This record gives sequence, structure tokens and C-alpha cells, in this order.
Amino acid sequence: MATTRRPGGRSARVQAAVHRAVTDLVCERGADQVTIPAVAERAEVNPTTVYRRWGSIPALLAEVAAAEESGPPAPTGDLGADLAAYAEWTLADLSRPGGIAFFRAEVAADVDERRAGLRECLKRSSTTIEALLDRARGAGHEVPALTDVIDRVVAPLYFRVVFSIPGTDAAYARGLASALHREA
Amino acid sequence: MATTRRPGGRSARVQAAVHRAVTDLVCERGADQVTIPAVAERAEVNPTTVYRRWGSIPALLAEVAAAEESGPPAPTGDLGADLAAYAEWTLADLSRPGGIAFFRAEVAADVDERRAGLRECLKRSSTTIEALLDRARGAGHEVPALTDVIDRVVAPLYFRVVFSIPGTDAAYARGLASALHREA
DNA sequence: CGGCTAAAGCAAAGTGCTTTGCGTTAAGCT
DNA sequence: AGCTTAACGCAAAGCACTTTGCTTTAGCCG
Repeated sequence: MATTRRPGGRSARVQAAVHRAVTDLVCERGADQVTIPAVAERAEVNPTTVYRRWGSIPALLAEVAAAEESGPPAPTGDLGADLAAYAEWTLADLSRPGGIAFFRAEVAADVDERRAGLRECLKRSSTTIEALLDRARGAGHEVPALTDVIDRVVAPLYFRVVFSIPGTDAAYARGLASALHREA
Repeated sequence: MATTRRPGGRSARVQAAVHRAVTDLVCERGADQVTIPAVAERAEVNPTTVYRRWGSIPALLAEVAAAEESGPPAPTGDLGADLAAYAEWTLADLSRPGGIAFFRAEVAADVDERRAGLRECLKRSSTTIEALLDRARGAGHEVPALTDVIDRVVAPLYFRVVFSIPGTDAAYARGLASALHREA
């Protein structure tokens, strides 16, 4: 039989407190300075609880990042607008507190975990983009390849956020999308 | 008076042994699993020595990465060929053992150090690219902006290496460069 | 060659993350 | 309401990295 769970009152409160503590600490100190004892103290829970429920910092950051991520914009079928919206959303997702921190943590995590985290991250992006392209393709348009969207839109945004290149804002994101769209 | 240094025999041997140990361990376990005690043991030197000479893992990785990096190819003035060569070299640099590990370490390092390391990394790339563009510009050609080279060539390569996207080889790197070149 | 001292080695203490065993609390269910 | 037990708290032990004071080794220079 399946072990019965207890998501009710207390567990939910602990989870909320821990999540909040993680985002706060990531903003204040950066993802690499976030330790489980620090999170536990800020959340006013026992470190043992965090160790037993989440096990490691990468796992905890992953959960928090996933919980905070807003879904990507729904494609409308207008390829130009959809690409722009997707680019803008991607940048917003990376720029939000903890967004890039999550990415940093994944990049730095140990081999097995890293592969899992990065692969999932890439797969989600690919799926979203494919949906967007399919929608436009269904409307009878010529669409760029997935790989081009990644190279021309997604990669520059990640690169610019990681390197903190100034001027990387929503307008820039839209510009990347429209430059690709114009060529198709 | 300036403190006299002793780069001779023993220090040089220790440095070489430590460098070799770092690259070996990075290859075997990944950058995040490399600790100073582990490096010291592999290099058959005392951990204290590593702590006193390098202080931290990021600093040590930075030195090793810098020491191993081969210089970028000299620009010939042929923009298409130079861009392709630069793209290929960048990919080779990232792909070599420890290349991306160094990047990963920088990305994950704490705030102050990270900024310094990433900024220097970006600055070096920018300088190299500018030199390449200037050379072509001097030959009277129309050249793309630095920012376009970064977005279209450098960023995709970093992104693909970090995410381990298959098919990211020398031919792909050249393809990125030539796609940009064709537009100009 | 012989002195000076930078650089390496050694050992012990310090620090902070992590694990473990056990008692306590409070969901969920009848 | 009362029982069961998942989930949390607590405290002590474990472990690994890091620091520190001192000793020993071996470049460099006169």
C-alpha cells in the first residue's frame, strides 16, 4: 500500500517558510552562499527537517525555482508576436530573483544532478518553443528550426544575463526575436 | 625594498604538480568535486601549501584555466575566415578539459569573485573580437557589430556546451560564424 | 661554500555542514 | 474524541574543509 501523506497544516507551513527563506537568502547573498543551516534558521525550522525533506541545496533550489516560475505565454499563432513574447518571458524568468541563481546552481551542481536539471530545463524550453512553432506552422507559415530559435534567441539571453551585460531588457529580447523572424 | 621571490626549482615543481592535479581531478570528478585537500593529495603536496599559495578553489581554477588557454588565432583580415577560426577556437577552448569547468566555477562563485572572473572573461573575448573586426574594417569591409558576434557566435557556443547539446562541433561553430558573415 | 629567508611541511585546533537516534507534536482517519 | 503515525524538533556525534603556530627544507646571493 502507498504510504499515506500529510500535506496538511504544518507541513505546508514549513514548506512555505522554507521557500520564502530560500528566495530571501538567494537575493541577499547569492545562491552559492545559501546553506541548509542558514535557510533553516531564517525559516525558523530545524535544519534536520530541511535535510530530511529536501536533502540538498540543489534539490531545494530546484523546487523553489519550479514553484515560482510563471508559465510561458500561450501562443497565438502569430509567429512574430509569439517569438517576441517568448523571448520577453524567458528574460523575465531569468531576471527574477532566484531565476538565474537556479541556473547557476544547476550549472555548478555535480555531474549526475546537473545533467538531470539542465536537461529538464532545456527540454521544457524546447517543448514550449516547439508548441509555438507548431501553432504557426498550422497557420500555414514558414517557421524557423527549433535550433535556430535556441541559438538566436534563448542562448543570447542566457549569455547576457549570466555575464550581466547592460542593456539586456525586454526591448532587447523582442529585438532578438524579430531579427530571427524577419529572416524567415 | 621589494620582497625577493623564489620561482626556482621547488616552487615551480609544486606549481606544476598542483596544476596537473587540478586538471586531472576536474576531468575525473567535475569542477565542483575538486577540493583543496583532494588536489593536495593528488599533487603530493601539503594542503597548507595550497591554501597559502592559492587560497581558494576558484582562484586555483582560474590560474589553471588561464595557464592552459592557448592564444586565439591571429586575424588575417579575411573576415569570414577569421570569424570561423575564432568560433572554432572558442569552442575548442570551452571543450577542452577544464575549459567549461572553469566557466562553471566562475558562474557559481560568490558575488565579488564572480563578477571579476566573468568580466575579465568577457573583456578578453570582446578585445579579441574587436581586433578581428578592426582588421577587416581596415581592409575596407563592412563588418558586423561586436554585440552581434557575441549574440550569434559566442553565446550559442557557450549555451550549447553548458547544456551539452549534441552536434556542437567545429563544423557547427564555423556554421554560426558564416551565417553571421553572409548577412553583412 | 655558508648565511638568509621564502616556501613547504607538519600537527593540532577550529569551524560549519551533515548525519543519526530518539522523543514530541499534530495531521488524518475511524 | 481517540488512535495511529508522518513529520518535526532536539542533541550529540561524525566528517571534511580550513586555519594557525611552529619547524624544516632548499633557493638565492654574497
